[in-house]
Amino acid sequence: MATERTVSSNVFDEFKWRGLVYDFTEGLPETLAAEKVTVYIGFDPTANSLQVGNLLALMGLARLQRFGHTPIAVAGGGTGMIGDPGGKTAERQLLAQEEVAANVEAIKGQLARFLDFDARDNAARIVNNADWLLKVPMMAFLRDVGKHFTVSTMIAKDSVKTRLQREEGISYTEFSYQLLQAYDFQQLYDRYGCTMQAGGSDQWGNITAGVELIRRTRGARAHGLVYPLVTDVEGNKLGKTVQGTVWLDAEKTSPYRYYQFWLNQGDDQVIDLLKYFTWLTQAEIAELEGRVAEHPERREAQRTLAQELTRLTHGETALTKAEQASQVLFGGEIAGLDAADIADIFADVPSSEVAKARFEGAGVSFIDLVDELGITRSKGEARRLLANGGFYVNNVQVAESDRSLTLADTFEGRFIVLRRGKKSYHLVRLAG
RNA sequence: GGGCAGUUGAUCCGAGCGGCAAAGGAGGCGGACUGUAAAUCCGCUGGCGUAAGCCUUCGGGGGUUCGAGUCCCUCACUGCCCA
Repeated sequence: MATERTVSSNVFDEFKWRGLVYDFTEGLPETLAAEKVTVYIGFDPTANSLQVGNLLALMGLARLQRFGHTPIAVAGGGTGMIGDPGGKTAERQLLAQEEVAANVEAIKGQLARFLDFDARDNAARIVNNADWLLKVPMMAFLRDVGKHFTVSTMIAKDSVKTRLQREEGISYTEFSYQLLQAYDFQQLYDRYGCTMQAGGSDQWGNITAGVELIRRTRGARAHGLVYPLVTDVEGNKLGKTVQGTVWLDAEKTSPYRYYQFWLNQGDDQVIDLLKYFTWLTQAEIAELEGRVAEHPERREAQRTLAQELTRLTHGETALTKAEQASQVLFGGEIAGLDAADIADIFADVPSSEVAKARFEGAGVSFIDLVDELGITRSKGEARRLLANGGFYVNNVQVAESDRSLTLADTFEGRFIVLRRGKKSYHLVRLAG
């Protein structure tokens, strides 16, 4: 866990300063200042890992916990099931339940890096809404929950309204989603005294539905807080890149890629991201803001962001390795390294095995090999790229069109590092 | 059911007198410049071939022609208008 660095005396002010407050229910600031609340966020257990898109809500929970409030992470094991009703047998449904359970388990490990599950007074907890949603009888649900909602308010919610305007419309199942989420909130209130729900701004309608349900059925006042939607310059959700989703699981997104993802954030966004996602104080961030303004080319803010988040998500060792790899992959000079370094640094780069014998004597034609390994789509493309100076062997640009690769190009007879363009690497492993 | 418009390079838009490997743009990929950025500039963007050249592409099928993306017939799908 990171060290105690928070300075604001009041969580709400802290959230406000960090730009995390998009909307909130009336009286929330006062409640947060006056008492310790139990707060929850929901997440989808459809994968065995969280992703960058979950990080904002997660850090929000972590901040609340640090201020003494009690966090609950709710896996949508039940709501997830109705999200995809198409063509599944009962048997597979059961399997899906096991999968969800496995996913929840995997995710819990990740949550532990952010939330404290062992705190004395306000330990975090993770629950699965399938625990109650799968058991609730239809009649009881309609009577006890459905009764408190009018269809006119339900169709007035943004999420529903936009769908109704489209041609495809909305299924009854999905239309019911807000009731289920409201019911979740009520259940968490009953079971854990949970009186606050946080989430992305798109959750606002669902959250207030829960607040309303608790007020009507329990006569209690519950609260909601929603964060702004974080997007990149192109308006895409943060963490959805061309190469795919950025995951928190090292197996799905290597620490190196994770580090690079944050390092590559733009100047105009990096300060906001530091506020959203790190534990850095106001003073520290202000300092970095000044540095970005004066020397943007140094990218100190980006580097700090990448370091903080890689450390938080993957730990100190992984961070060190990611930084090392970054230096080599972008610094250029790799001639001095030994095979062990190469193996380590290029661990997450695509690689292929090629028989060592082929490199003996005159060696193998560069064009042929590159085509064979699928680095280019055709030999013609390979030739064009080479002519344009787009190929590198061990980070040295290939100049001759008839270049061949021999044992002299290898690291200890074990590896050759091919590179296409600026940063697309391919490791050749010699075998046999 | 009737009428009109359309379907183009295995991403998207989009030109295309019967001689076309097929204009242009976006995107993508390289290079230069840079801060692993943005902007800008240059090159590439069907396959095989060092090359001459050969092969394969314009919704499907059939036809006319020395030769068809381009003309004719037919089928399919899409969009708009009339019932």
